[in-house]
Amino acid sequence: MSANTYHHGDLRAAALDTGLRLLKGRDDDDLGLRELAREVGVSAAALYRHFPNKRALRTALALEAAEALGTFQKSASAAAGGGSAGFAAMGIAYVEYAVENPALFRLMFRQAADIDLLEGDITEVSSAMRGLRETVAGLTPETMSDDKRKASALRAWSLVHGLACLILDGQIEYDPDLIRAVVSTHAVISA
Amino acid sequence: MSANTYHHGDLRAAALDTGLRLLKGRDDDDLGLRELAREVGVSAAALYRHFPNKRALRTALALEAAEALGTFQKSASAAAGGGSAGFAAMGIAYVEYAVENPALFRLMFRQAADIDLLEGDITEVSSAMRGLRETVAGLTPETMSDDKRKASALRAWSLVHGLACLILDGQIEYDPDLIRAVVSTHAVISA
DNA sequence: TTCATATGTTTATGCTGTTAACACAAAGCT
DNA sequence: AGCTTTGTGTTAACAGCATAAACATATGAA
Repeated sequence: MSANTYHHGDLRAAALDTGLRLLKGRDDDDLGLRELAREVGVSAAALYRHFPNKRALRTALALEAAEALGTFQKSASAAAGGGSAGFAAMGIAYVEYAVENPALFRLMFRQAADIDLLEGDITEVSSAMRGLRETVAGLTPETMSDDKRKASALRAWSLVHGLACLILDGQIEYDPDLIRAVVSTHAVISA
Repeated sequence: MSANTYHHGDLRAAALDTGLRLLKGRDDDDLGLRELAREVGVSAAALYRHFPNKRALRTALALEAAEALGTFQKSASAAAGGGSAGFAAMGIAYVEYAVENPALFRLMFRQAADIDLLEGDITEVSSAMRGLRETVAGLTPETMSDDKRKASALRAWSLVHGLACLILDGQIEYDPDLIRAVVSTHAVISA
């Protein structure tokens, strides 16, 4: 627990914090173990005491990013007053998060399969990904048939995800007004 | 031109062919220079006579993938008889291509910015990406305002792109019927 | 034929993730 | 207290990577 000693204290947390910090100002989600270790001030091999390999480290970072996205979306929805407006706000927030954290957004979905595996194991790991899916599904009107509700939920998620990906890959420019127009129109239609 | 000699004949074409072949059966778009060279039967450094670096090779492969996607979509649209049905068919084909060629689809969008740069330089390089954008834009009704047309085109593209990405990242299962339902409903709405 | 050029090869450099062997500190046991 | 076990750091090594430099060979033009 003493500072400045041979042992670090909580290297796992420090590695995740530093990793998130490094990734925040970055476009690509590539993060080197040695680079991260250098930044934390520790040898690269030390990270292997806390993560079995690079993939696991990336997955841990992705999980944190997913939770950050989840809370960002929830607060956006709440700020809009919930309901249909809140639903649209969640979609807009999804794209905003991606634009502001490209590397984290990319990392999150590149490791998404691993995250799902983790959730199967550990009980009650807060799952932003699954939360998103359930939220989307829950906001469709109950008068619809199950198939239509499923399709509607999927359409909403796909829309904002596609927007985010296309923007990050430089295929379309980020125009908040355009995003708002696209997402809002969609929300009206699916209601 | 003789076989089995010191010189290869057309290494550039062979590298691209082999690269596409290797990527076709793969999920991740990571292709090593050495691995490719090994498969072609040539030293890794030989590739540098035809591509300045790995990135350029990837970009060339991505361009070929983009053209393949473009022709695949066009034939799907034609087979459906064009018009609104053809539009929906193009969207479905977009997702199908991604599912059948995950690595190529990923590579294509990861290098998309570089492809666009190329197109700016060389005149009349067939651009599947731009062609797609124009097709989507052209299929929206002309009675709409420009803003609404733009939003409508963007929504169509984002939708299929999001579907494709979510499927490739294991977030949703590939269900052709569901895709058809989502895309078809959308086409009706935007018409 | 001779020579330049295009296109191969081998070798070397500095990066990477990962492992093995070792060093130190803290916690538990007697 | 001392001894030992366990957790966590270190350095050194390995294989594989993209890339560059120096060298070799085959083709085409003079």
